Amino acid sequence: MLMKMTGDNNITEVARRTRRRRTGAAAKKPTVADIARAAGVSTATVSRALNKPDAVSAKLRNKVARKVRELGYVPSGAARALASNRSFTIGTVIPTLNNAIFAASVDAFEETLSRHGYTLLVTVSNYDRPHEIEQVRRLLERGVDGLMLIGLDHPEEVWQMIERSACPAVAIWGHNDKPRVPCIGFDNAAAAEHAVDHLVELGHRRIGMVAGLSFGNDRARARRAGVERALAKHGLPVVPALFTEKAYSHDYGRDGLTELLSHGAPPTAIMCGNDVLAMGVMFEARDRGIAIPDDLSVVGFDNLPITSQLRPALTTIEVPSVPIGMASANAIVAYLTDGSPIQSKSFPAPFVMRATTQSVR
Amino acid sequence: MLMKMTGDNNITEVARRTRRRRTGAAAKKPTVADIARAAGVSTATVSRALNKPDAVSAKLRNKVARKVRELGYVPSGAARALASNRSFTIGTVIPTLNNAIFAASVDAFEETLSRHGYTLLVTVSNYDRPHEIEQVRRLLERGVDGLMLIGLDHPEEVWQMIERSACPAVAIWGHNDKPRVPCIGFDNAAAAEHAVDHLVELGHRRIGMVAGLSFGNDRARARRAGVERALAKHGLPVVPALFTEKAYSHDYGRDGLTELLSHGAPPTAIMCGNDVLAMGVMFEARDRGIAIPDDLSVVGFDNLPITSQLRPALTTIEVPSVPIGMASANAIVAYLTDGSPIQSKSFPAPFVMRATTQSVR
DNA sequence: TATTAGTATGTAAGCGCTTACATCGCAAGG
DNA sequence: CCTTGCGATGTAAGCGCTTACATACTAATA
Repeated sequence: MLMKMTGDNNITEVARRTRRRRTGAAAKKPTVADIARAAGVSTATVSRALNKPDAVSAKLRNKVARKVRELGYVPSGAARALASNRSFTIGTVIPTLNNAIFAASVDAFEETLSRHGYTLLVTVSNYDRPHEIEQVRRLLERGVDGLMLIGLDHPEEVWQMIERSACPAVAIWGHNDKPRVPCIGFDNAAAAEHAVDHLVELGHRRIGMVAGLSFGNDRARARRAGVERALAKHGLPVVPALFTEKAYSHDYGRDGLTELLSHGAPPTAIMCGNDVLAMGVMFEARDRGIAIPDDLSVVGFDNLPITSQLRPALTTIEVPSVPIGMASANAIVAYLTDGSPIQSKSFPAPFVMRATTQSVR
Repeated sequence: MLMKMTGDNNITEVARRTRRRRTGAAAKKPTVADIARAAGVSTATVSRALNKPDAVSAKLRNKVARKVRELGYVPSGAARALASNRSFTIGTVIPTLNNAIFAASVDAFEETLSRHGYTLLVTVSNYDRPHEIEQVRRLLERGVDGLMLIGLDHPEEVWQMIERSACPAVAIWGHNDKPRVPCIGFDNAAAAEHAVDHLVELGHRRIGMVAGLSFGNDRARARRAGVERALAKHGLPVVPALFTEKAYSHDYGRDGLTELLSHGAPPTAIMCGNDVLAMGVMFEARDRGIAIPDDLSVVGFDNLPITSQLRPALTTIEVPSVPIGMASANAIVAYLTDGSPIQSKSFPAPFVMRATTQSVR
């Protein structure tokens, strides 16, 4: 028996050494086994001392803690994830980081997650659907404990992968009665509708829109739909030539204004799909000598910090990006912690009246 | 022998079932073993078919691929990482996502990484040093294959952890002769110095600065140092009252101008630590009726997209954020792929002359 | 004092992969 | 026809953890 053990140990040792050479690591990093040996306890005790301290006597707990420090032990996340089936990692795929509003949400999301010991895995889709599918697949492969998606508009494959993997997910930013996953956001359409109500109240009758690109973007679509709904509600015509969709940049906003202006009966007010487009409209108007709000009323969407500094200050809609980010993180953590189901939730998106809107002359 | 095997199998089966109940998974997800069984090959062949396709005959490769599809097999990243000691994951800790310039770099970094099959793990430090240490520790625990840090100013613990873990790292954004890790960025000081040269050429003698917060921020410090160096070079005094440091917001920029203006001999030109502060200065000047550039010249730093749309358009310094992001990603991937060492690199940061600077009256 | 609960440890079986090494064929060379 | 060699597969040993279960104690109860 003793001999057998010795033999086994030798074999093990040889294997270890081989492995070591293979991976090329010079000084092997310590493992639970090393800590256990050094502290004179079992690996189970080490694991418990680290993960559920009160299941271990104070004496051993301290001894383990000391050895951990002495040897500079760093647990292996991969091994832990494999053994426990939990990675303490949440994944997200966003269209781009390069957008202040998403960034604010993701920032808040990450911070909340981090406070609960989770790490955020960020991937970017660049508004490319196949790429998005790929990114979700990778996140799932990586064994994320949860997933956060922006908006409700995602390829069917994405939903299927999420369902098959039984990975808790939350979609932010949107608002929908029957989302494929719980949805924490706000009612884009209602917010846009409300802004148009305001314009109509001011006497505007020819209202145009420079919307964001709606393909694969339910927020942009909802905002546009809200505008059209409001117009219909007030018995105003939806003139196709007064609606245009543009990508996200000041210059495209400028183009948008140029386009609407080319119509025989140009609008007296323009609702924009986001603040960047709205600013573009303002810049173009300024360069053309069109006075805002005297000649043209403009409303943005997002309430970027800079909009309050412009002159005239932009009337816009506040997007609750930080609350959304925090709420989503909390919802996922709660689900992971005690199984409380993730509830859809809608935050208010207040209308921020400033100086770019005025009664029609 | 046969009986023994049967016995073993039973034990295994019982264990499996127990485990299954423990993890609570309803329908077990398929593993390599399932694919191997279904395809009538060994697990090794499955692994090879998936990871190094040309080591396997076309026939088996296809059979495996088919079964993978049929069973909806998704490899486990954790198991793969544990067994291969590679996670195909790169970590980064940035001060905040909520900053267009970082976002642009991270975006480019992620995209490049993704193209090479790596996933980006983003964490945020919120400019908090202990928190940064914690985040680096977590990334290392997660077994990232590489690390990207912003700037050169990091707690000693961070450097030590990186060194101990032997994890390849790159610091971006800065520029230094003897960095602790390779550094891909640009020379902030030289860029700022160059801008001041320009101001001096225009005849400015009283030049102030609204700098970014320099604590724990080598970029802000370098920019300030560059300004002071330029002043000294031209034999101009560095008047402490004409230098102020402010956090990152338009309002702080406004405060900065207010502060410099309260000096008996206010500056005729102000160099700003970044564009947001510069815009704040411009907004405050506008509200005070100070004409830019007639009464005051202003220079920003970063070249945010909006700066070209302002009137007057902001003179600023272009930061090569996208090249930096791409180069860092490529450097790390190259190191991981064929061991080519990561080289420090400095990109040019061109001076963008626009309309906020003018000869002193 | 014998018995019963706990409570604190230890033992060892996996988690799902990768990969060193052993085998097995088969084609080419002697 | 028998080696030799090499590419294609299989075998099985880990990777570093977690955790169900067994065991050893201790203290309280009968």
